[in-house]
Amino acid sequence: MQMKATLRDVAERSGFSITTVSHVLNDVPGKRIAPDTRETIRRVADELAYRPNQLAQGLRRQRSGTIGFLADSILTTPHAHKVISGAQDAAAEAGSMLLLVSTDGRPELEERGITAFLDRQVDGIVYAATYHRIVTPPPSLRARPAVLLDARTDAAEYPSAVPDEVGSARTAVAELVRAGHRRIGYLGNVDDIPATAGRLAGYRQALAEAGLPWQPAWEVAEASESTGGYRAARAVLDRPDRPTALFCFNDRMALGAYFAVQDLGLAVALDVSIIGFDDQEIISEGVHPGLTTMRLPHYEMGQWGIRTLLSLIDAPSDGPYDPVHFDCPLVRRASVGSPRG
Amino acid sequence: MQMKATLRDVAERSGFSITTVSHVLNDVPGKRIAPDTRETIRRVADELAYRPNQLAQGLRRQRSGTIGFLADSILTTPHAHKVISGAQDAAAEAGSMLLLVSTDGRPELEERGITAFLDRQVDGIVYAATYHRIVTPPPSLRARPAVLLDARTDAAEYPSAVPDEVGSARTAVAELVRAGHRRIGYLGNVDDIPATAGRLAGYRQALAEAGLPWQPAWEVAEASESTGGYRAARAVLDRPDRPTALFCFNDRMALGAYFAVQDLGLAVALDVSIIGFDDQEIISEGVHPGLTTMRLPHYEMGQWGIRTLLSLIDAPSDGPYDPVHFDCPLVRRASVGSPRG
DNA sequence: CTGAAAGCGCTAACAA
DNA sequence: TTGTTAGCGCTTTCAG
Repeated sequence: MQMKATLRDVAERSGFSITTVSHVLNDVPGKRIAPDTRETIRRVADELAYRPNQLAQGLRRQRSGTIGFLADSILTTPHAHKVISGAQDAAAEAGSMLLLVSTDGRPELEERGITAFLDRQVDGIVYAATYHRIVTPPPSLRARPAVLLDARTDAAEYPSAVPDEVGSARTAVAELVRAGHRRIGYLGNVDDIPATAGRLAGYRQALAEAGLPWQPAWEVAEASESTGGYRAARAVLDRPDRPTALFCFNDRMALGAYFAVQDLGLAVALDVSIIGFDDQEIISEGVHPGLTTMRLPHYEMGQWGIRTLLSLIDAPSDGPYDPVHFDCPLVRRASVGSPRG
Repeated sequence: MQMKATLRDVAERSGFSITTVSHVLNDVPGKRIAPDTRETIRRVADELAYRPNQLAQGLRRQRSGTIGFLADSILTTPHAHKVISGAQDAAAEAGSMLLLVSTDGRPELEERGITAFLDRQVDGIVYAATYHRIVTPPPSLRARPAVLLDARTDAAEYPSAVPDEVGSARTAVAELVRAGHRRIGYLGNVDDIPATAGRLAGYRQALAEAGLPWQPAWEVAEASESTGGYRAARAVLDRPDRPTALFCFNDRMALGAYFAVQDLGLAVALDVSIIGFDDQEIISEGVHPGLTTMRLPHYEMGQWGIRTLLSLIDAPSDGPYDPVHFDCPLVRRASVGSPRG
């Protein structure tokens, strides 16, 4: 296995200087180089399968072609990888790659990760949360252009993208209204995060817009996972005046609601329509009948993040930056039907 | 924001030469340097918050401190991130970082990803599948030390780690036997992957070892997701001589089985015990009652991969390499009970 | 005990 | 139209 060819190899083999070879291979503008020369050099480079050493290139150009991606957890939540996927695709378009660090709830890794990024001369840093959060990134983040995904700071210090919680919740409830439901409950959560207030507000707004009654008893808050959803659903559905449809804070709660509906001898869609939030496919596609839900625009946010970052790298700017809000598209499956009777 | 300090800055500020500073900061062995000098240099480096530029270091040392991680899909399956997590932690221990590429079922990204890795002078490459597969990595992978995770080649060309499918399936079934079950069904799959034959074989072996009857009607194969699991479970449970326990190819099929059990008016654990495979927490913890299942040792495999890779980098070797088999630990939750009566 | 000098592979002024 | 030279920030002989 022979050594990788260097610029010098190409130069020697083609009979031109390293400089000329570099000019040709980089298509440096404003250089008048004989077409023959160009062609020879290109051919030789090809023959040798020459590829520039990006370490050397980066050292010289002060641009590593590398972006640090700091995720607070790819471990716990299962849809964060779509952010990465979107980011990676956008990075690839620009010839860049992602250095990944996942802190997985270990805050001490945050500083260390950023340091490791800076040591490797990343061109910029993406700071990604797994769900919409208000964050305070370590000061070291300021050493490079950075963007926030699914997160924002109180100061509008970095460009940031977050889902439109309120609007998306309204869309969800409106879908239920459209199906004919007039008694719609909300299985909410108790976490101290923007989505909590946002989705609740969206629910109430949508009811008001539709001229539907708001029933305190139909609006419960529980832990935002399956068992919480189960309890919440039981609390609401055990009542004689139970709603015919439930909007759930997330898909995991919706999963719990499915079990509650079944335990009551009822059927999802037929007796109780359900809409979730997140579109975690394992649940939304795995559940029976399939779960109608709001898809978090993670892929798109990942793309946006890298593109924004790259333009920031090319044209530094100081902000402030208003958070960009992304719509969550409705994904229709089979958990919404018309109310009976 | 002042510029990052370089070795030269430390040298000038401390009054010693770049060489000496380098020697001190790298603790180069066999160098007799005055303790005072050492201390001064260390102090100055500290004051300036000096950190070596890894691009420069890498260029010189021919070691980038970077490892390419090529995943065939972090998108579709939801537990692959644990491999990454394990890999990242092991890499961090050694001062290395992961460059990530996820091909997400787009094979053309594979070559491109590896090329991008090589351009960046990665020290080695991890080629990770999302489930146990026989793969044929592109030849370009040979350009660097590489290991395979959750994958192996026919030629034993790279070190590789895969789950012990047969043994783990036996463990699962043995658990059911221990709970008193004598009629145990298997909801299998139809994919052309090693796990298919492996888990099936484990199931049969475990029955044989326990002296239990093998019933063709209790062994069905379906698509390996929730709806397949539903159909498979119905096929088995609709029979008068239905089994009292089901071992499922994976958690998603187990999820479908839950719905089937409920649709038949039965209860999981009480009437039908269920064991899954994979331990996808969204399902295994989200389901009601919690799903007992076999945990794929992804984190451990990730760690193993990096450690193996690093030692391969330090001490190249040619193989052949037998695949290393990892046990899947049993995770007990609440879906296994004793049979009635 | 310390430092000068060469060079990793590349780009960019500047000459010719 | 092409080449010389310097240097990105670092490590590593080799001298002193």
